[in-house]
Amino acid sequence: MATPDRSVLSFALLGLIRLLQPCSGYDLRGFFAGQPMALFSDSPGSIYPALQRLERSRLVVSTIDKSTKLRRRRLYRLTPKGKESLKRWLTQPIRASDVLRGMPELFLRFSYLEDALGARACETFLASLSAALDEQLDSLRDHQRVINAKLSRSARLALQSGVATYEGQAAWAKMALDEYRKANRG
Amino acid sequence: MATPDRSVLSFALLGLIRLLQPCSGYDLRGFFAGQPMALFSDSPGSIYPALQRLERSRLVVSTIDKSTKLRRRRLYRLTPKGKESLKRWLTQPIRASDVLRGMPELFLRFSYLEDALGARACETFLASLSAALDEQLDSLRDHQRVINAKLSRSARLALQSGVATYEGQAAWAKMALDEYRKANRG
DNA sequence: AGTTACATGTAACTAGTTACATGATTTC
DNA sequence: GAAATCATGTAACTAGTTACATGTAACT
Repeated sequence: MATPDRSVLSFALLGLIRLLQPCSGYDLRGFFAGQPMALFSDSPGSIYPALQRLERSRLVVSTIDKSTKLRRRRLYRLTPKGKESLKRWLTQPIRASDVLRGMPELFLRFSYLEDALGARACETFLASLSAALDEQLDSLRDHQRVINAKLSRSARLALQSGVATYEGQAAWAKMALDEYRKANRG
Repeated sequence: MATPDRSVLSFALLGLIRLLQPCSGYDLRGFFAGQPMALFSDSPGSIYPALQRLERSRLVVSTIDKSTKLRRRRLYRLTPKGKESLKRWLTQPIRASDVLRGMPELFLRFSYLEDALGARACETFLASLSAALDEQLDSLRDHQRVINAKLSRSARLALQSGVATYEGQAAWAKMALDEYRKANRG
């Protein structure tokens, strides 16, 4: 068997199929097209091949919908294996390197999380994210101290903006964590 | 001629070669490896092929350095065409869709900007960025108003974090713009 | 008859990843 | 002589992009 598909797009599709199933590639494209954060292209050339890969890996199954009078629709559903794969992705502990690789993937995970796995899982996620952000901030500030003097003003400001962005996200994570802690205690 | 290489990596290399020239692929790898923001992999499999592409497009030229006793080094320099291509990338006006595609590329551009094109260019850049961020924020807030009620708490919080991140970056842009305006007036 | 909306798919190309291969010199 | 450091390169694979091709039905 080929190496499993671990791209963000695949997990985004898995999470979305979970919410919309049974749904077609066209439905999924439409959903992506309506997103202002546009993490993914809504082009057919990315989504249909990705769905084929998911089906080859048995994470989804498709059936042909004949009820429509238009061109046949292929309707996708998660398999148990697909649900498990989604759950594993959603509950992965967050390391500093994940923060580095990209916050958008983490926010995507979080936005699926409560509906898929409940408020406790959100609390765990946010605690892990908060720690990872703090760790990343520490090393970024260290780096900043070391090289700041060598940088041009614009490079210094750009780095400063990176620090400020992580700080903002760390503050958000703590606020959100607080909200879940209160809710989960109650 | 093949389609020109417009990847962020290529422009990152162009900008870095400008600063370090003459420099080798190994120097560039070392630079990337030392960056805590890690926009790029420091693997040889990405950098050396990218340098070959840049040389095929005549944006850089390489010479063999024989002074070393180690394995031969290939030293890169920008060509006039390469300088122009870098300048075009640096001065591109910023649209909302660029903000959407990714802030990291924009911060990379900005960090090269003052050294390459001066403080006036930074002012122009920040004004354009600020407008693009405001535009993006408007449409994101519109979207938020429309769909907020339909979202789970975690999805709502994730969206809120996206808005807050853009707000933070917009505030940073205005602060930095102010700094340049003062400096450029003086 | 032409456009729009629904709906799926492929081909050609580009570029990135990991892993591997190579080669020279210095240091332990 | 083994390992670390300097230094470049390629092969196999994965996945994304754009552009194109196809098909059905409703509306104008």
